[in-house]
Amino acid sequence: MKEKELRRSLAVLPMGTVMKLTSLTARQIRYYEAQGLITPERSDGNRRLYSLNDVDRLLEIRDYLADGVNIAGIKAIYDQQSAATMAKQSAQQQPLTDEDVRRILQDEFIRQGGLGHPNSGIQRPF
Amino acid sequence: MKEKELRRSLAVLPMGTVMKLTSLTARQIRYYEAQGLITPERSDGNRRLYSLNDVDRLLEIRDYLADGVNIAGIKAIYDQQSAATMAKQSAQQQPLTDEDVRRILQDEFIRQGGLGHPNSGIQRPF
DNA sequence: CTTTCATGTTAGAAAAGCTAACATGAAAGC
DNA sequence: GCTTTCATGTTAGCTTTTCTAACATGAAAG
Repeated sequence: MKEKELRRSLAVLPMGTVMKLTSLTARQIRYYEAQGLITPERSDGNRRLYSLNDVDRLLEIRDYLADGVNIAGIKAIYDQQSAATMAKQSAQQQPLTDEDVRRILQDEFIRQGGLGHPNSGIQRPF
Repeated sequence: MKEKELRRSLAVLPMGTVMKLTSLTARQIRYYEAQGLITPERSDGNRRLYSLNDVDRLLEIRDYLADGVNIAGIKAIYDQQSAATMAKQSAQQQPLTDEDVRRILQDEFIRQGGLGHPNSGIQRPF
């Protein structure tokens, strides 16, 4: 499933294509970017390049606006989502077991404690 | 799975993107088109638009050429493939059972024979 | 040595995209 | 009512990208 993700996040679509795919105007798309709702990549020549994920997000934005949500509201939603994602990532990164933690701290102590005289490998009982 | 196919055959990628995705030059890509190996769509303004399927085919072409197959050879391969596909499609369309065939022929005869001298529905033993 | 093949290179034109600025209709707030 | 704000339209001038067409070329084939 990694390849699909990769393809969906490949920034390869130019403005014109995205306009057609979303039925938004260039003005709208650039405005949403200016408001921080999307961040397309840029080509060497400074042209915007969008991914399929970007297109999906633009469609979402379109729907939110059609539902009367204003841009500040949409931004709030996305900020919240990314905060949640961050938290999840931290959580995922934290599948450090207690054992892992102990090992890491131990390493840390060994490296530190090793100042003038390699401290003979004293093992603190963490 | 229809959506995936649709996306893969959506012609949305401009030349520059395809160049990067395939590491081919514009000259090469246009030449392969001139030789009938690919047929990208065109934008209103006459710019070529490629799909992900096109990109895959270009990568195949690149590999064939690297393996010493010349363009005529590649074309032969693709012609053969599409012939095979055609045949398969016909075959798929042909899940007409003998019974179907008989019914169709019968209808045909009835419609035809049905005027001056209704041939009384004679059934030829096909 | 002459063709053929696959590709490079160049020139001139047109399309597409960029930024920046000003314009505007509808809502919101006073 | 009048004034802001929001989301979008419009325009202008400029740069990048792509297009076609033509000529150039190295390697292989004959």
